[in-house]
Amino acid sequence: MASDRRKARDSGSSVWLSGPPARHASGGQPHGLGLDKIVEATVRLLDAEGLAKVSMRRLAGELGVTAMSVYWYVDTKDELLELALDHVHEEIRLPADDVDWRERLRQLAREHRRMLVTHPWVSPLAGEYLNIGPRALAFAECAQEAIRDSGLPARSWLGALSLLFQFSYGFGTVEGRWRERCRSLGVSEDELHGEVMARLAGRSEYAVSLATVQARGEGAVGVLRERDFEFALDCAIAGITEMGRSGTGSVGGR
Amino acid sequence: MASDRRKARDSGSSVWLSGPPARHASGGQPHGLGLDKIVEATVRLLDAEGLAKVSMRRLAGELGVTAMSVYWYVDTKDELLELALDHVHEEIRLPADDVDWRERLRQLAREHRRMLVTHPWVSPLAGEYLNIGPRALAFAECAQEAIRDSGLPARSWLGALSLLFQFSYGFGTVEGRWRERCRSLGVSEDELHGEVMARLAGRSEYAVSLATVQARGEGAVGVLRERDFEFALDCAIAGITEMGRSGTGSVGGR
DNA sequence: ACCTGAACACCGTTCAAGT
DNA sequence: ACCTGAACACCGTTCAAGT
Repeated sequence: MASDRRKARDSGSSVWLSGPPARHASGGQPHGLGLDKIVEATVRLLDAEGLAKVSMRRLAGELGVTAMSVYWYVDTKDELLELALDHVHEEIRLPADDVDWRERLRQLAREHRRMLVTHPWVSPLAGEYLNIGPRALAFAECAQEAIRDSGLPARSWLGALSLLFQFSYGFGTVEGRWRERCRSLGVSEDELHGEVMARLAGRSEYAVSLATVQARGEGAVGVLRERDFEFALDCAIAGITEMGRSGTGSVGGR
Repeated sequence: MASDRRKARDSGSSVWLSGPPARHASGGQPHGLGLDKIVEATVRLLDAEGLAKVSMRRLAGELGVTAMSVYWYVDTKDELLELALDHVHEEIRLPADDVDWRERLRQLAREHRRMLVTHPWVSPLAGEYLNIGPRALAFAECAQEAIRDSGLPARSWLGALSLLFQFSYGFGTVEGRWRERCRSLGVSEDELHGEVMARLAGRSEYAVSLATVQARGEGAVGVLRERDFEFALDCAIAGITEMGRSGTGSVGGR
C-alpha cells in the first residue's frame, strides 16, 4: 500500500496505523510536476471551487496533465487532501512566547477560526483525517505550551484545550459555510440574514430562536458575530482561569 | 425545482433560500415504500456502513427496489440526508424545565455529544447543511431557554451557547471518528491508543504533545476522555457564570 | 523516472416509459 | 400514483504501456 516508489519520501511510518505519509519529494524536477506544485494547485482549486468540485481529473486538467500523472506523486486522493490540509496551517500566525498565556490562547483561537473561514474545505477534512501534519503540529504545540502557564494541573490541560479549540473549530466551520452560501447565492451576508429573519418571523415554531437572535441587538452580522466570538472566548478563558484558581482542576461536583 | 409532485408535503417554503423541505408524506401507503421507511433505512445504512458507503443504489437495494424509486419521495440525495440528520435528533433527551440551568446545559451538551458519537455520519452533515429540522429545533430551543436563566444579558446568549455546543459538537465529532477508526481496524480503543503513544514516543517532534497526553494520568482512554469532557464542560459553565456575575456580559478588556 | 490511454466499477440524476 | 430501464456525465483507481 505504501509509496515505496517515490524518491525522497520519508520512511512512511505514520503515527496512525493507516495514517498519512508526511514529507514529500525534495524540490527537484526543473520541468516536471513536483509534489509542491500539485499541492499548491490543489489548495488553489479547493479555495476556488470547493471540496465537492475537486476531482483528480479536474486537478490534472488545471495542471495541464493527465489524471494519472498525479498518481505518480500520491497514492490516493485522500493523501493529497491531507497534504493540502496541513499546507494551509502555515497561515496560522503563532503568538510570541512572552505574551500572557490568556492572550496567546486567544490569538491562537482567532487564527484557527480565520484559517477555517478562509478555507471552508478544511473543516470536513480536519474532521475526517485525525491529522497532525508538521504545520498543524506546530499550532497544537504552541497551544500546549500556553496552557502550561495557566495554573491548571497537568491532568486538565487537554480538557481545557479541547474546550477552546473545539469551539474555534465549530465557530469557524459554520461561519465558513454561511459565507460560502452567501457567495454561491450572490447575496451579501446582511441581505441573506435579513431574508432568513423575515422567514423565521412568519413561523411561530421559530419564535424562541428568532427572539434569541434578535436579542443580540442591531448591527451588521459581521459585527455581531465578531462580538459573539470574542464573548465566547472570554467565557472560555474566564472558566479556565476560574477552574485553575478554585481548586485542583478536577471535575467539579454536581 | 420543488417537490410539487408529492402529496402531503408542506408548501416547501424553507427558512433557507435553497433550503430543505420539512414535512413528509402522511403515513399512508399500506404496501408502498413511504418516506418514513426510506428515512429509517437510510439511518440504518448510515450507522452500519458510514456516509461514504451510502449511495442511492445501495439504499434502494436494501429496500428491495430500484434506485429511481427513491426519487419519487425525495428530490435529491442531499434532501434525504437532511431528513436522516434531523431524524436522529429525536434521540436527544431534553432535560426538565425545573432543573437548574447549569445542569440543563450540561445534560444537553452530554446528549449532543452522545448522539454524535452514536452516529458519526452526523458530524459532516451537520456542518454541511445549516440545518434546523423540527427535532434539531427542539434541541436548540431547550438550550436557549436554559441560557435565559443564566443571568447573562440577552445580547450574550448566542455567544455563550455557541461556546457550549460548538464544543460538544467538536468533541463528539473527533470521538466518533476515533471510534470508527478503532472499529475498522478491529482493535480496541486502548490498544490503538497504546500503539499511537508508542509511535509518538519514537519521534522527537512529538515530545510536547506526548507529554500533554501523558500528563492526563493513567487509566483507560474511555475514562480519561470522560474526565476531559466533564472538565471542559465545567470550565465553560464556570466561565458563563463568571461573565454573568462580573459585569454586563460585554466583551472584556484585553 | 515520469507520464499516458483504456478500462473497471462505481456515482447522482434525467427522462421516457411502464402499470 | 408509483415504479422501472436505459442513458448521461461524471467519479477514484488499476494496469499495461509508452518515452
